[in-house]
Amino acid sequence: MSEATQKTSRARGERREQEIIQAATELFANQGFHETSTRKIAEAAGVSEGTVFNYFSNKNELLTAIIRRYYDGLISTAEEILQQEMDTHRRLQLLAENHLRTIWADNALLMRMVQLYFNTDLDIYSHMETTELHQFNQRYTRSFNSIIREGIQRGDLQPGLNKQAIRDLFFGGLEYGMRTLAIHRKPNDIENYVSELVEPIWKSISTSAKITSTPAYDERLEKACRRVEKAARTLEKKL
Amino acid sequence: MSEATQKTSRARGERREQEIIQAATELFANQGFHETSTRKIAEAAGVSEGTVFNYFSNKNELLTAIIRRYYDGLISTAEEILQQEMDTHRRLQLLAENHLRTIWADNALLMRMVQLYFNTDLDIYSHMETTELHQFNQRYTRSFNSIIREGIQRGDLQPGLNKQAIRDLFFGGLEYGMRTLAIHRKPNDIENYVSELVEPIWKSISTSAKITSTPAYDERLEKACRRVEKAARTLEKKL
DNA sequence: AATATATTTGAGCAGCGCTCATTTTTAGTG
DNA sequence: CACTAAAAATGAGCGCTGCTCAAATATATT
Repeated sequence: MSEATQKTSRARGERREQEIIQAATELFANQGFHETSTRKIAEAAGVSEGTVFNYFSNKNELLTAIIRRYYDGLISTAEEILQQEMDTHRRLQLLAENHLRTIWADNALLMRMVQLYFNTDLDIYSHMETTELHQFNQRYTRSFNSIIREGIQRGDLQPGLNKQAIRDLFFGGLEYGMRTLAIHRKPNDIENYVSELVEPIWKSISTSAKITSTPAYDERLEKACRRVEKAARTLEKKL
Repeated sequence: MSEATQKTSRARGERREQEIIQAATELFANQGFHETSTRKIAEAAGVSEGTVFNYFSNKNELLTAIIRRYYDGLISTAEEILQQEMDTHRRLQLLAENHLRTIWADNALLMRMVQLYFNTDLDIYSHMETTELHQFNQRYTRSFNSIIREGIQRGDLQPGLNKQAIRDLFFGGLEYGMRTLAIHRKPNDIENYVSELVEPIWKSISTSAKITSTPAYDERLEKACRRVEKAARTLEKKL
């Protein structure tokens, strides 16, 4: 086979692959992973069932290919945010918005991702899949870590933060938050919701946090100060 | 049938039901929901497959029964914590520990719970299941809300907190945190990990939090300190 | 046109969730 | 105890699933 024809035939194959991925993505998103049969996927992609298994060794691997795409989008946006010049608070807000919007668009996928992420099968193939996903996840969270690290360097964030805990709160809160959002059905005000979630986190990690100055606390500090000042005054007089 | 015999026969039936639930719980936990066939469940429970469907109209309902148990445990512990006399910080810590320990023990279940929680099928039965789960979830989160509300009343927490956001961070962080814990494999120091997670939340919601910032406050505190220290020094010399 | 290679196909397999006619067990009665 | 009616348990069988593989078809090379 010549180089040119090899190229065209490989291109043809890749097109087929993409068609199958596309069909599967839509079906998984609309009907869920387990509710979508490989026969339906084949039909939607306009090929026979055997062809699907010709391109993907099993249904799980097909899903993994979809998740790869999914992570690619998440990661590239995250890295864009990191490259742009903006303050740490805005970076976190944008990252959170992107994350929530992506997992919102396809929660069936997220769910399955979580399952794969957990999978501790002895099966070598699924093991490969999961470690690949771990790598994706690591690359993604590395973006988050970079934002935090830079934030500390800039003096926006407190030094000595427990990065893992903050990360768990950030992504976990978003994921859980999506579920409550999904139930109360208001998909439009994602932006508002995200800032409601980011706000408490920001409050606990930023140096500049405008402390909403709870009256009770203000009063207490005020009292304590006055008392010390008064004591100092009397002491100074005595001496 | 007399009342007595009815009672014994019903007791017998309930025992069978519990045996099936027990077998299914173990299998789901060890092999996952989709990887466990109803035939295997029947075999493990020592009955025929038909009997399983005699007690539970389908595999999903069997799972729902298991989740019901699971939530029962979570809720009763949460309500115990609420009844005991202790400060808000400790309450949150205990609630978080209980939550993490429970979902740790059976993450396959948690995963499926999430899926059911999402389910928006038109099927009336699954609809019943999901609304029942929503009710359980609401009862559980009500305990969390009570802790927050009481905390505000006591003056431990800032008034005007966004309860939903805090709740999402709390439970979402725990769930996500469990996954990272599961991967890094250190199931013993749950307690430590929980406090690492609770700490940032506490920092952002409590009134007593040592606020590390606000120049105005810092300056004033600094001045007061210096003044007291100076006074102390002179005092020490005089004596 | 002939041949070699790559791709596609769908009948078939074992296993799935679930049903239901049939059998077995249990409880109540004279 | 035998007899009966109701309750519980059974497993063959149905339509479906994910997946395989020998055969058929399409493509590239000579």
